[in-house]
Amino acid sequence: MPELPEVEVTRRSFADAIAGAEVAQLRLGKPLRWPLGQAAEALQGGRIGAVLRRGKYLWLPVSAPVERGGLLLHLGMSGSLAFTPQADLRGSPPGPHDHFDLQTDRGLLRLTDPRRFGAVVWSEALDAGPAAKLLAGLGMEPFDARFNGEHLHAGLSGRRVAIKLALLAGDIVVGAGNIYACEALFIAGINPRLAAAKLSRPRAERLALAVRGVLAQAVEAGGTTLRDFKDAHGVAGSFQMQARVYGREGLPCFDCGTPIRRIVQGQRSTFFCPQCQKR
DNA sequence: CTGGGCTCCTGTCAGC
DNA sequence: TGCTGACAGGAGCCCA
Repeated sequence: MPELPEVEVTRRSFADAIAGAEVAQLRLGKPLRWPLGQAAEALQGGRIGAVLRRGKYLWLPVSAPVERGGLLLHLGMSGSLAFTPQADLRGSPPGPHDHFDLQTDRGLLRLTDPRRFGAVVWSEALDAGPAAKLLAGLGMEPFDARFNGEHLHAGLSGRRVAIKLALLAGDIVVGAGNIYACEALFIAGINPRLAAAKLSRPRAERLALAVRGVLAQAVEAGGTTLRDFKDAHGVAGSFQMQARVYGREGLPCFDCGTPIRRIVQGQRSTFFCPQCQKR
């Protein structure tokens, strides 16, 4: 589910409400992708700081009386966070897909994740321990001022994979998942099957703008809600209304009327306009 | 080192 | 109505 816009929308929707909250209790459901680690004691009585995002990860710093560290969260394919002010575990018993609950004095933070591809991992710091390891291979933030055509072009050079897959890999620029990679390529008029290294410098410039632009637009729209994405207050996104190609197989291209095609790349669906994205 | 394919898990939906 | 297979927003890992 969640690509960068959904994660950022989630972050913004609860960061202020949870900042300064004191941890009271931790509850775990079924195992997630990775084990939590030694969080339980460190969290006891800890205070939550400013929530950060890196790629599709969230970082909840916790300053504990004894130790200091934080929780690195990933929503996987089907995860979402809910923060309910004033709520507690007694009043809101966990459902079958609620696999992580953080009870604080300000309310209840809950991760719901039916497929359990998501994760919550305790780390002593963002740039040390498990968090550092998980974030090590991530590319540049799309909203970083240094992210531009030059950076993208340099990252793509020497790569024979299809440009769509190079974007998805997230080691050049983070944040574009299956929906936004398709959308950005459409906006830039680039064929998703083009070999990454074959993208000219001027076209890389256009693609960089498209990636940044579409992600910003999606954040603005509250993210994409295909099925179940909600921000931490239960508000759905609306970017799906603005999608130009994703999920539109067989429907006419908004620009030229040609039916949108669906192909499979790396076991994932790619949607594109065979006319507007010829090369 | 790169690239391709598989895998984790559960839910939903189309087709028979 | 019930079963089966395809597919779903991610990304680490293994192998050639």
